[in-house]
Amino acid sequence: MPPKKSLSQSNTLPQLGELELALMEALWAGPEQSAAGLLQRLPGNRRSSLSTIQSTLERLHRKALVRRHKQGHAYLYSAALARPELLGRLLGGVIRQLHTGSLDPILSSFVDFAERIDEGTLDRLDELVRQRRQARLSGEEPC
Amino acid sequence: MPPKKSLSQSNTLPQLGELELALMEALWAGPEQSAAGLLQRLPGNRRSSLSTIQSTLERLHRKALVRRHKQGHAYLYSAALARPELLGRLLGGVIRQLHTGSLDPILSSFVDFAERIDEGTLDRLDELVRQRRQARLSGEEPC
DNA sequence: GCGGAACACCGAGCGCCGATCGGTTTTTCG
DNA sequence: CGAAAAACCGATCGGCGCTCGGTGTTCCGC
Repeated sequence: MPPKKSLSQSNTLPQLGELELALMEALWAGPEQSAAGLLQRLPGNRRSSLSTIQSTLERLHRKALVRRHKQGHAYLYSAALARPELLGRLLGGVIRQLHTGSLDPILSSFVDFAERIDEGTLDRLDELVRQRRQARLSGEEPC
Repeated sequence: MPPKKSLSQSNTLPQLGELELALMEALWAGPEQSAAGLLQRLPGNRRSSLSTIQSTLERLHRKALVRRHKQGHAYLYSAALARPELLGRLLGGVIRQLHTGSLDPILSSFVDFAERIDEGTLDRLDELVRQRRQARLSGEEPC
């Protein structure tokens, strides 16, 4: 039997690699940058060839994590997602893997997680939720 | 230059594969089970050979996600982590990759995420947080 | 005890993916 | 037009999950 294509997990974007993450980091740290510019702005332990940077950026582009447009003969790259959005997407991926229909275990797990970090974290979470709910009630969607 | 070992991301346990996840699912659904037993308890679309199950369980064991002990000539497996703990660990991994010191972006991202699922989810999250905080106040740790 | 059954264990192969880079082509600019 | 810079192409490598067959071990019934 030919081993069927694995298909991974539907729309769950796979964990980012080290270099990919470093590049996102570099992109968040500034405005549009070229591959060559990014190469130099990379932390010293992460020096690669320009080709490597380019193909990694290409991969990020296919994943829709960076935007780019040609300026002269070079691409200028910028992050397509802010850090919180990316985090939310990754979180969503992990969660979608483990949820069983009911959301409760997930929410509960996260509250657990928050609580374990620090006792104050729970309070902050509460604050954020309340804030968000308020925003929703007070004409968030007046359309 | 020999390409240095990638080492992945420190202690961040890599995404689980499909079969690994299915097995965890099966383990959570019942008490100690043998590889053969698990094979049959697997959803129909996931029928593999016994060897495959065994090596996957071995992998899970190396990752400390399952416990096992010999009963007769066969291993009996059980989940080493409950679902919420595993979720917490995966969440923690993702978060550790992206966090920048302050927790707020993370919490905020999660609230975002919850909100995007369903409008009621936010309410439920609020409920859970409040519940948890109450538990904390009313002598959760009387030691 | 002995033989078959059930299982663990080993090793091999496949596909996917991220990282890495060299060589070739394209584009730009002096 | 010619040199420089970048994109583009494709090849390799290592890691990992999945898959399985073959071989060794252990147990149990006869």
